[in-house]
Amino acid sequence: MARANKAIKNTSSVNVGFEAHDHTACVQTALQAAEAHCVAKGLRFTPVRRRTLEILLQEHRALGAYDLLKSLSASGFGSQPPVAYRAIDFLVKNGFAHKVEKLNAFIACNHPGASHSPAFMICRSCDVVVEGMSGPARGMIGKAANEVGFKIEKSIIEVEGICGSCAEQASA
Amino acid sequence: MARANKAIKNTSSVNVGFEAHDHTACVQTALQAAEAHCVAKGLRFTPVRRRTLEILLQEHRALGAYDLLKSLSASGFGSQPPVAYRAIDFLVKNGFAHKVEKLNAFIACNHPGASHSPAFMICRSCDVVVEGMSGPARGMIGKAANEVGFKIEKSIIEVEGICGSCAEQASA
DNA sequence: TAGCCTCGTGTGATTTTATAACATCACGTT
DNA sequence: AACGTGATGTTATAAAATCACACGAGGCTA
Repeated sequence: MARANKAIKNTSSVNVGFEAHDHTACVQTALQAAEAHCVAKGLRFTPVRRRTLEILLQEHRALGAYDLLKSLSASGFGSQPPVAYRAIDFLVKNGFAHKVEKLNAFIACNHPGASHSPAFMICRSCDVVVEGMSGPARGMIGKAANEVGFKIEKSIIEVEGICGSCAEQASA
Repeated sequence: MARANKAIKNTSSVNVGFEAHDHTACVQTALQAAEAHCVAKGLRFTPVRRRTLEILLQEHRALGAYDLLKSLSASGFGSQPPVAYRAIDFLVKNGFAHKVEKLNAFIACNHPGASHSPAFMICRSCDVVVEGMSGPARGMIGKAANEVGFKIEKSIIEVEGICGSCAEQASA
């Protein structure tokens, strides 16, 4: 459980991210935005998929596939891994969520619509994950890639460290 | 097998990296360097650990833990997962190898001794992984981290795309 | 409306990746 | 020789991900 639980340690829905923030509104907004996007693109925003995104948005932190599965099955959907993985695949493929490789976990996208190149900050103390943006031109690595003729299609940028709150607590 | 095999697809030891290169020498050099480093730091460069690094260096590509385990057990060491994972942990902790998160695989370090912040380019066609360097001050994300008071301790930078050789072949 | 196709869902089974827990052994110290 | 520490080996189990197959809901076409 160790690793998975790290991902779900935070059970409060408040004070998520590195600062407190009102939540209910943004969940609805994000869901509606996703719905609109799907309609526009002819994608099927089915109940499982919708609910999966909703869970991720509500939790506002990285959830393992099996954590999601548990919630989904509690919501009346199937209880086998593919149920979760398929919904996740859909969300990730369409930019509504991202995989945090370092945690083997998934998180709702914070910048829906924006051209995507997420960058995550992962606090090793409280496991909060914050998505920042990253331009398409990754500095050093972009240059290095150019030199060897490597064409970057997708980038994974995740930094691990300690967030402001945890640092404060530690020094207090 | 699929994912694991991707990591070991390339069975030739030649033409590794994005360009051909003489190999036997660098394996020996790297092993000696590691040995020296361990002596200096009072670390125990035991047979399993040495052999594990040797395998990674020889293969010169990302290997899954179970691929390593197979080689290790073929070399007369234990055949259970912890054997591989412990050796890997040691190598990673001491900078002799890195984990490629995207592949759940491990690769010998290309810049031993250098202050570490690896960045990988992963070819999705031939699965070759090349380690580049990355300064400690990650451009955009570094700035974003500063703004929210996040202290970066470790960074994971992996870009996926298509390498020069594969691009050529595709257009040929 | 029936037949067909495609895509999504549900389930059982399995594979792949990673840890836990515990016994033993090698080495250095006292 | 007694002890502590850390490395190794083994059994067992957990966690993450995929395969394979059956069924069903919706569109399309005839």
